[in-house]
Amino acid sequence: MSWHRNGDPPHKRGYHHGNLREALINAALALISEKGPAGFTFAEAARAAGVSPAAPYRHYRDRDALLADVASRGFEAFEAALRKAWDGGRPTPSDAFDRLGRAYLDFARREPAQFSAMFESGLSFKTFPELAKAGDRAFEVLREACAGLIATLPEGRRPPALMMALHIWSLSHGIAALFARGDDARRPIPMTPEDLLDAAVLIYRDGLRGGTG
Amino acid sequence: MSWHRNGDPPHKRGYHHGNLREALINAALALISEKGPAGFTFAEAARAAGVSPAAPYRHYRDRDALLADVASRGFEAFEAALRKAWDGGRPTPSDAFDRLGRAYLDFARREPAQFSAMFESGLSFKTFPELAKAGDRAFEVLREACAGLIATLPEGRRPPALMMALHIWSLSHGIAALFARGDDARRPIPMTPEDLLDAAVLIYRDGLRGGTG
DNA sequence: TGTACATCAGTGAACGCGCGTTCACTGATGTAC
DNA sequence: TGTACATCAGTGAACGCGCGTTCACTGATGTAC
Repeated sequence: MSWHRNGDPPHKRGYHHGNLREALINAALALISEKGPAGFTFAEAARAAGVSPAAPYRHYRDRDALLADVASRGFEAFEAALRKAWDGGRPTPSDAFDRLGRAYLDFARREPAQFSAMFESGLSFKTFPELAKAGDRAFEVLREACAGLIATLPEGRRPPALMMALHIWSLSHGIAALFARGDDARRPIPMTPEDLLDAAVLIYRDGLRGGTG
Repeated sequence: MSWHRNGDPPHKRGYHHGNLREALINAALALISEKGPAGFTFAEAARAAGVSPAAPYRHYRDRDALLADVASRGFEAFEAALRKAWDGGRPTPSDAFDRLGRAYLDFARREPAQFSAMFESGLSFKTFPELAKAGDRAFEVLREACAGLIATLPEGRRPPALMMALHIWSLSHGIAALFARGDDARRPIPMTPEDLLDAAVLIYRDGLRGGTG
């Protein structure tokens, strides 16, 4: 299988692939979709990209390096999706915040391969520090959104944005991981993940506003 | 390495192992701890248990069946830990509920191997329905606890126990998966996971009590 | 514009290795009588 | 209590397979002059 997009000119693929890095990433994503982050090998990715088993070594040190690149790019796409959903807090921080939560779940459902590469591949943040950084940049969007929402609260009732962001992230991530992922490990519940998250955020925000704390 | 506990009589291990099933499970747990759920093989587990590579086939159909058994037993231990923490809601549902949340995080930290076998092994609930059932039984504890807590709320302000249980589960699970797991995939945060969870549950419960909904 | 050369990005054959799995077997244990 | 037998739970050798990795190589591309 070749990963040149259909609309592209034939590229008359000769000795050089021309786009092997991207082809390997796409192959890895397809294989992860089928069998999970553990279920793909370097050799298999090479085969899927239509090159010899030695070719990937020109681009990646080993399988984990490829997986880490997949995860990094996943975080970048995730960040972009969250940023688009938040949209600077327009028209109101409250509306934008709701969109943000749904974008989280949407990503987990639509890109289960990237999602599990990002969160369940077991890659060490020590070995791949750029992975941690990419994750932090995605989290930063959530933090900004929380700060924007907090600014609408009365003074004296404003929680630390970091804490709130961690709460919302954990909640969204828990729902995504348990109920919204697009594979066989999803647990069935009698409501949509979106409704579940919306209800939780509503209650949480009520707690911030009117709490006894 | 033999998995007979130290205090046990030597067992004069001869031709028959006598306890191979448990030995394989312990070997699998140790290997998962080292390298994640993907990082162990049937052969390796046999070696760790000190038997020939053919021996495990007397007890498990294949590697996934062993992994599923590890996860099932993990859910049972998890259920027991949660039930002990809840303790029928004594002395008050509120106190018991706090203990319950901490027990969730505690389990993720103290038993990272079981935790990832349970939630991140990618086993299909279709292929291993008993796994889904074991998970449901653990969840049931959480649901009972929520029902107990909800009974203390004024009438007219009582949310569905199922919804609340799913909210608390998602929140706990998100915090456990992102911040409390005992391995290199943990993200550092400037507070303990326990404090983070306590604060979130406090705000959530305030939202239930005093909400505008 | 042409030519020489350096560099890049692939080939393909080869290797050792460990895994999964099967097989006929055998030692140990339990049970009927 | 002994004996015969069935069954259980292991052995160990063997196999084919695919993976990871290395190697000398070579076709394609870019660039200096």
